[in-house]
Amino acid sequence: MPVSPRTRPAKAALSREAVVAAALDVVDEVGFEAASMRRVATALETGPASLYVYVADRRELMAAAHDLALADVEVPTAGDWRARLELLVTRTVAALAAHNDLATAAIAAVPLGPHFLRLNEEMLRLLREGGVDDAACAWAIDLLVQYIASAALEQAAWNRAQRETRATEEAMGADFVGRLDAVYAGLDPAAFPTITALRGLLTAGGGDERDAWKLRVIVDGLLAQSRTPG
Amino acid sequence: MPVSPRTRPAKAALSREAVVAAALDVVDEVGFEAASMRRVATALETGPASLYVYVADRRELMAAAHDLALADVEVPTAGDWRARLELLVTRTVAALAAHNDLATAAIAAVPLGPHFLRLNEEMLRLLREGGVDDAACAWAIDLLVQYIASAALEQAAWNRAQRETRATEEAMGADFVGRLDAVYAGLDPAAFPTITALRGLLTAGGGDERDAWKLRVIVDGLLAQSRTPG
DNA sequence: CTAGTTGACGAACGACGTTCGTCGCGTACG
DNA sequence: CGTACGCGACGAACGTCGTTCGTCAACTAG
Repeated sequence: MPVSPRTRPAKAALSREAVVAAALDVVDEVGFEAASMRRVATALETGPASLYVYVADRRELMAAAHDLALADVEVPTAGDWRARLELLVTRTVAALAAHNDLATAAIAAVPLGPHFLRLNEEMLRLLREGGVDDAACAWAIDLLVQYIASAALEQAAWNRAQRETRATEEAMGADFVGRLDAVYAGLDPAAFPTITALRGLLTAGGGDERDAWKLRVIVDGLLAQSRTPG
Repeated sequence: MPVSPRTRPAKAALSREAVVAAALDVVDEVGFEAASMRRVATALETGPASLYVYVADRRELMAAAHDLALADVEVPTAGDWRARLELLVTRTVAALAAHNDLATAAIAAVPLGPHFLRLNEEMLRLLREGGVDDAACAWAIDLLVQYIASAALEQAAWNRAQRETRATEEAMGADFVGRLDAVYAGLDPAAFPTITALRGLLTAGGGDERDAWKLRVIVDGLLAQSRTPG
C-alpha cells in the first residue's frame, strides 16, 4: 500500500539549546520529578530517543536546565560588598525558585555549569573583598551553595502550596503552613514543651523574610568565624 | 497433578517495623534512589504489594526509615549549651550519613517523625538556653535542619566516593575531589581568577572538618543576629 | 551522481510505583 | 464444633519510566 511518500517530516532543527530550554519549560509545568525524557520529547514533538543525541542522560539534561535558569542573574554593582553578596545570593535563589523545584538538580549532582561557576566566582570575589580569609572563603562557598539549593526548594514548595491553596481551597486550614502547624498542635506539650511554646513562631513569617534572615545569619557567622581562625 | 498441599508458606509475621528496618538495610546497600519497593520486598522474601499494608507509599516508607535512623542518637549532657548543641547536630548528621544517602528523604519531604522531632525539641531547648530570641530560635531550627540534610548528603557522597576509590582505583586522580579539582583546573584563569586563585583551598580538608566549621559559622551567626534583632 | 556520515526516531527491554482481586488463614461468634 | 467473617499476603497487571539498538532519511564531500 502506498503510504504517503511525504512522510518526511521536514523536522525542525533540534539542538542542545532547544532541548534544554524545553526541559526547563516542562519542569516549570509539571515539576522536576515528573519532567521525564518522554515529556520533554513530547514538548519538542519527537520521541525520547532523539534527546540522547544532545544529552548523555537525564541528569545531564537537568543539570543543564539548572544552569540555564541562572543565565540571566545579574551581578549587583551598587552597595558595599555585603549588600552585593546578599543581593546576588538572593537573586540566584529567586531565579531557581522561579522554575518550580528545579533546584532538586543541585542536590542530585554538584552544580558545575558555566553560569553557576560565574556566580560562584563573583561570590568568592565579594567574600575576599569583605576581608574573609582565603581558607574561610573556600569553605564558605560550600555553605552558600548549600543555602541556595535549600532556600530555592523551600521557596518553591511555598510558591506551589500557595498556588494550590488559592486554586482549590478557600483559605482552608489544610494549606502548607497549616498542615505543619497542625502537626505541632497535635504534639504532647509535656514531651515537646519547647516546640509547643514556640509553635506560633515556628510557622511565622513569609518565605522571603525567613530566607533573608537566614542569609544574614550565615554572613554574620562568616565574619565572626573568619576573625577567629582555627 | 498434586501440587504440594503444603504450599502454605508459614509466612513470617510481617510488620511495619520489619518493613521499615528492611528499607533501611536496602538503602545502606544500594542507596536511596535504587531502594525500590521491589527490592525491599525481596529482602523480606515477599512481593511489593505486601508492603502497602503497612505503608501508604514509597515516600512514607523512606520518611519512616529516615526517622528510624535517628532513633539511637543520644542527647549530650556534658558541656555548655553551645558544645551540646554542636555535638547533637554532629551526631544527627553522622547517624544519617551512616545510612548512605538516606538524607535525600529529608529533602523530598519535611521530616516530621517522632525521633526527628525529639531532636528538634532538644535543639530548640539548647538555643533558648543560650539566650537566643524566641523568634530567632524558631527560624534557626530551619537553618539547622537544612544544614543537617545537606551535611549528611555531602558526607555520604564523600564516604561513597572513598569506598569506590579504595575498591577500584589505586589512588588515581579520578576520585571525587579529584574530579572536582579537575574542573577547576580546566577553567580559564582570566574568566575565573578567584576560583583559580583559591583552587587548592576549595577542595582542601576532610568532610568532618569542613562540616564542623560550617556548623560553628551558623551558630556564630545565630548569636550575632540574635543580639541585633530586626 | 555516488559514498559516507549524521541525526531522527520506532520499537523494545527491564525496572519502577501502585492497584486490584483473590485466596488462605485465624478468630469470634452462633 | 461449625461457620462466617475479616484481614493480611501476594500474583498479576497497568501505565510510566530511562535508556539502547537498529534503521532509515537527508545532507555533505568527492
